Amino acid sequence: MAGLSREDLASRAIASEKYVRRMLATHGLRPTRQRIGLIKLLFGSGNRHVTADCLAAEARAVQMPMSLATVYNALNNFANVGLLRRLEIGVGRTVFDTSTSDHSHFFFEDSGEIADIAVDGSRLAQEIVVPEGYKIAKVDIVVRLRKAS
Amino acid sequence: MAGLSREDLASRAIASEKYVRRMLATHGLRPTRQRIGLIKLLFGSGNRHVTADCLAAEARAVQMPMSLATVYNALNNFANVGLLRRLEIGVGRTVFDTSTSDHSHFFFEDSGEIADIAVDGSRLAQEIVVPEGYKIAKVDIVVRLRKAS
DNA sequence: CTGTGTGCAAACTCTTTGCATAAGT
DNA sequence: ACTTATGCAAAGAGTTTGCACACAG
Repeated sequence: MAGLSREDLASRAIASEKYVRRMLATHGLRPTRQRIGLIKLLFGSGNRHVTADCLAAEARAVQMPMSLATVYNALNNFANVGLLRRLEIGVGRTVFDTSTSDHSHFFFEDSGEIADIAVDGSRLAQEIVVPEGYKIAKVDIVVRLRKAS
Repeated sequence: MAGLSREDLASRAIASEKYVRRMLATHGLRPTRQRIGLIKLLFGSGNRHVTADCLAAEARAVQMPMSLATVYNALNNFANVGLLRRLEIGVGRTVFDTSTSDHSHFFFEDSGEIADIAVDGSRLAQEIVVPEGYKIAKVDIVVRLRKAS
């Protein structure tokens, strides 16, 4: 892959518009003002788990208001090209993870928060007998946590 | 637990209204006509994965039409008392599993179908370091399958 | 009787879409 | 210029809720 990877950017503390633009170009996405702003928010501070709604609120907070539909479009675009990972946590709304590496998640039932776990699904995948004609696309593991009584 | 368990009923090929009524009573639910009908549909034929929508369609098919809202209420009630397991698969709609035992799921991305896998999450759970003050409520593992190319 | 469940429709939340306008190359 | 993205509002899907009526204990 030519250009800068997502990890490179994240580790660089980002912010430089130049890198963001190249990151988008690398994935075949036009560097629009909105996308650039969102990428900065998403990758500017370590791994994150965001919804369209909360990301739009953040954008508003930094004086970069944009349509909620645009945020949805952008997040879907980013996920489709591999910049983000769509999480299937089963809360009502779609959550996007800025870390695309193979890892699992804690889901805190009391607060609704999500956190990464190092445990990956690939090891587990090896012991599974896959049905004829299919291959494993992804293994999602969610550890749901409840307050200890 | 006094009375008949869900497994007992399922293995008995069910249908007897007497058992269904006791099953509901055991879990503190009134045996209304609608609930009885739904239980028969749900547990009358092996393990199943249903949505409110498809279950309502089945009820209609057997001349037991009822409001979709009632089906939603019933499914939620059943899940809350432990008769069903709510699956967090992340497709747009909520899926209920008639098997409440610890097991995982295949999700066929082409057809949207769901199938059980014997692999359980409890073993995996043992190697996870749980955050202070929390305990594991459930471990959901979904193996997403794609047509092999 | 008393309380709970049902049915219906309306409300609600999250997400996508259509179309005119704006912006990127 | 030509193409693709944005913004807005409307449409959509899935689910829940409020209230009058029906039914179970």
